Amino acid sequence: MSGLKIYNTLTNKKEEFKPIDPNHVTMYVCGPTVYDYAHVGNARPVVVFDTLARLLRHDYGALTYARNITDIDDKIIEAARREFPGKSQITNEDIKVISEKFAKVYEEDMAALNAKTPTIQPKATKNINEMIALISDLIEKGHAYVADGHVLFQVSTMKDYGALSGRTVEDLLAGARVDVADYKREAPDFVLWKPSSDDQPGWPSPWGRGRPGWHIECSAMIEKNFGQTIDIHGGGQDLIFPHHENEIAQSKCSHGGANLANYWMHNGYLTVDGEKMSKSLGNYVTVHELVDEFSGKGEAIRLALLSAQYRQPVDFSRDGIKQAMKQLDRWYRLTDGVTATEPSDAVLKALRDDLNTPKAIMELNQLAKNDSNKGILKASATLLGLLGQDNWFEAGLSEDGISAVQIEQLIVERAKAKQEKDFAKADQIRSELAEQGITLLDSPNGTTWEKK
RNA sequence: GGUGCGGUGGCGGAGAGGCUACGCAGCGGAUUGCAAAUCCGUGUACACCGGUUCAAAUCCGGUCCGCACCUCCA
Repeated sequence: MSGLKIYNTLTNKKEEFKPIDPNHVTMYVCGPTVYDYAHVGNARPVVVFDTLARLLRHDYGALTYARNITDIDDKIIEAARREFPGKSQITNEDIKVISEKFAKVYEEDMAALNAKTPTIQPKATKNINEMIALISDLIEKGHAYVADGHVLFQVSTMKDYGALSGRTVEDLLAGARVDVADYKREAPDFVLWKPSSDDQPGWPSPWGRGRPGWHIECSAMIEKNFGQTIDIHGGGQDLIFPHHENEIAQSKCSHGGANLANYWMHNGYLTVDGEKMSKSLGNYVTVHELVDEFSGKGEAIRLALLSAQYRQPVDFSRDGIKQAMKQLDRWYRLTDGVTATEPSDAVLKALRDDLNTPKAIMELNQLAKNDSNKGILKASATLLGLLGQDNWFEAGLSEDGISAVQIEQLIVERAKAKQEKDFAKADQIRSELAEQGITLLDSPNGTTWEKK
């Protein structure tokens, strides 16, 4: 019994978390469509749910955390067309080249943010049969129909469709404003399976060669890995409708009304000047370039993302990352060589209150005020995925820049100059190092250095 | 139009009826050959207008502003 409270999108309320199995929590978070580099906005759910995963493991012991990889999607097909401009047909193998490349980049970038690899990372193309089985079941149960090579889910067959996003079937039927594809019976119907032309990748199915719709993979993979109901389902707020709504429709209608997830959690957006960071707006920065820009210190990006509570928007700024960096510098200086003990109750309490990371950070600062709390500070920070790097101040040294040995030599030289009261030379060495981002710290016990 | 989320000190950001977090920056001081780091001190802010209350940034009503989603768009 940990007292964890979670804001549930399903009820729009903060609720006490009660796992189905108190000794083993299940969580599924929507992962990337692997067709390009992930931007910082895409990284927010990763960091948020990684933090939640750390808390759940601490509080409940066992956690199975799944994050899917969407490796079949029209965007991937487009990317493959750009990759192979001469090819008239894009095959299943071609899109694999794209998806495997970006799945690998994604994993590396998220690791740079100190996000642990989820327990399982199911791929859509490895679960085609499961999806076909689920679609067939929905057709049998009268919730889906075949039309013009497509299989569509008929939204009006589900009475409580729209419960997650606060919509009603009536409103959706009435509010149709976009051109409705002529193979649809009703405007809100969505695709479960769509036909592939000869130049598109595809898989055989009872409805002809085709590929899955966007939402079906999550339903199928949750069923396969967890059964009918999981504890927590997470993702960005932009997934509430239609993606998660449709996942619920598919799974509930196939499972006789059983909940797909008992708790739905959605993180707010990363914004740039108040607007959502997105590919289409072009106002994005990739994690890849940002990690590079901040000398591999991804933890600073992570802390910047955790500086606001996860449901609030976070405005992206390099200044925010720099602030986070300073914060980490201070904590790292304090906990150098310290062994983590047990996390503090205050930090745990903050995190258990719907993952109140800003409050948790405040509590970390309180711990930092007292030397006797160093071990607790380190253990508590680990819950947030912070203070995990061994040589924080040396991490920024690049291979083509100055080496640690060279720095040490210059420090010795400067110590000699200082002894001889040649302060001009001493200062010159210090400013030369400063130009390379090396800050020297003199103390009674000698001089140490930090790479910024 | 519908639905949802917001507007807090120079900045970031919690809190949610009285005890006015925390961080960054700034300012003053200690320390230092000079710095850095560290330590001490220093800031009564909660969009606007009404109302309730002994007491409101927190509750109620209204207004203004911003953002997001509304079916293939992570």
